[in-house]
Amino acid sequence: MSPRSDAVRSRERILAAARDGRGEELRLNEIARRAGVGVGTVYRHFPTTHALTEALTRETLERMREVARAAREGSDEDAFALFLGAALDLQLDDGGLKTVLLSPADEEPGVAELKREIFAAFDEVLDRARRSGAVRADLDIVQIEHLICGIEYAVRLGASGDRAPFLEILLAGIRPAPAR
Amino acid sequence: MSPRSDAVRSRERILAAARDGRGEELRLNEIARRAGVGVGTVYRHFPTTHALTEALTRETLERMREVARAAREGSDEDAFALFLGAALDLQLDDGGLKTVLLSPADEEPGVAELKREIFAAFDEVLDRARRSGAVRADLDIVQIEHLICGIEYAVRLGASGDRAPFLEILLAGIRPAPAR
DNA sequence: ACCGAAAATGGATGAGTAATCCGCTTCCGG
DNA sequence: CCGGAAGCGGATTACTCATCCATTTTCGGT
Repeated sequence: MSPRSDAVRSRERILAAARDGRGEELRLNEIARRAGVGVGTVYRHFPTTHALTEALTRETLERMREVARAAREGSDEDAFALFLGAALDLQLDDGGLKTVLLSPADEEPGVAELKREIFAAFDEVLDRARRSGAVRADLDIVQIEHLICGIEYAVRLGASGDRAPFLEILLAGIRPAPAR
Repeated sequence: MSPRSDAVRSRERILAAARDGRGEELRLNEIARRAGVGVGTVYRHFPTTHALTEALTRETLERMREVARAAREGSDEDAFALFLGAALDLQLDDGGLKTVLLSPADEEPGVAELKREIFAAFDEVLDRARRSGAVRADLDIVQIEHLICGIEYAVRLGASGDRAPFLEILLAGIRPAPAR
């Protein structure tokens, strides 16, 4: 049974209102007011704040999947570095992405699949990078993701938002120590 | 004029209660209840949450000053690396330290001086590290502090709390790129 | 020892937010 | 066009932050 038309309308209004206030914290009351619906309606569509975050982040997740696929399929030497840069940019762009990637919740339909695909491709690219000597052997995909989040955090602390030096530092840092 | 005895007692009770709940978020009502004083008293002593955080962090700040002094005075080759490791440990140990170090507020008496001393010594140690080729020339003390915060964030994301690999990554990352 | 002013106290209060619950409304297939 | 399921709204409960001020406590001066 397809969803009722008013439900679809409400959902879209809520998402639009939430997107308006991007950057600010998600305040459900405020979003309901801006969307012109009751608070109850917001909770009906998104039982938790996390569910709403996932819905807001879906587009970014899809972009990340594309980037990950391209990195896996391509034969670029620097695929891993490029992917890391892209991932950092996406996370800086969409403050909710980090939460969605790290949380095991996956409440919105399809999000779990998206994440699985992203991490699978990521893992493959990481594996190649490890073998080519661009990344230390003792780092797994989870630690790398945590590091990206840490660098995202550091970039946000700076007023300039200049990610370049911090990305360089991350890439240089995760390279295996040169033998001496 | 020295402070009234009841004021001293209240202050100490509040700090003790706040320390009890270390780790949890600072909830003023809860702290007041546990301290056996009224909420109003808490606000009288600590007008903002930040002031309370500073008071709670003073001891850690003093330890950091000692570490920074030692790093400046010593002639150790690795003074900078050691200091960075110590700073990371202190930040991991005291969740409020980051906030106090980064905020320009300095509401509690003496905190501004402590911070000035810490950063002055830190800056000197960093300068030596730069000249000895252990650190890229384009990084200033603020960026380094932001990086430490980012690494702290990354370590906290991990369940293990194992800081070692992340500290290595930070140290390796901020080294100048080897000429090729 | 006492007193009065100043300092400190405590908790009632107002304002803001999260989340639930349920009577009413809207939708849509038969 | 009708009945019941799905959806809706917002009143409500519960919680926290932060302020304000009548009352209590302290303490230096007498």
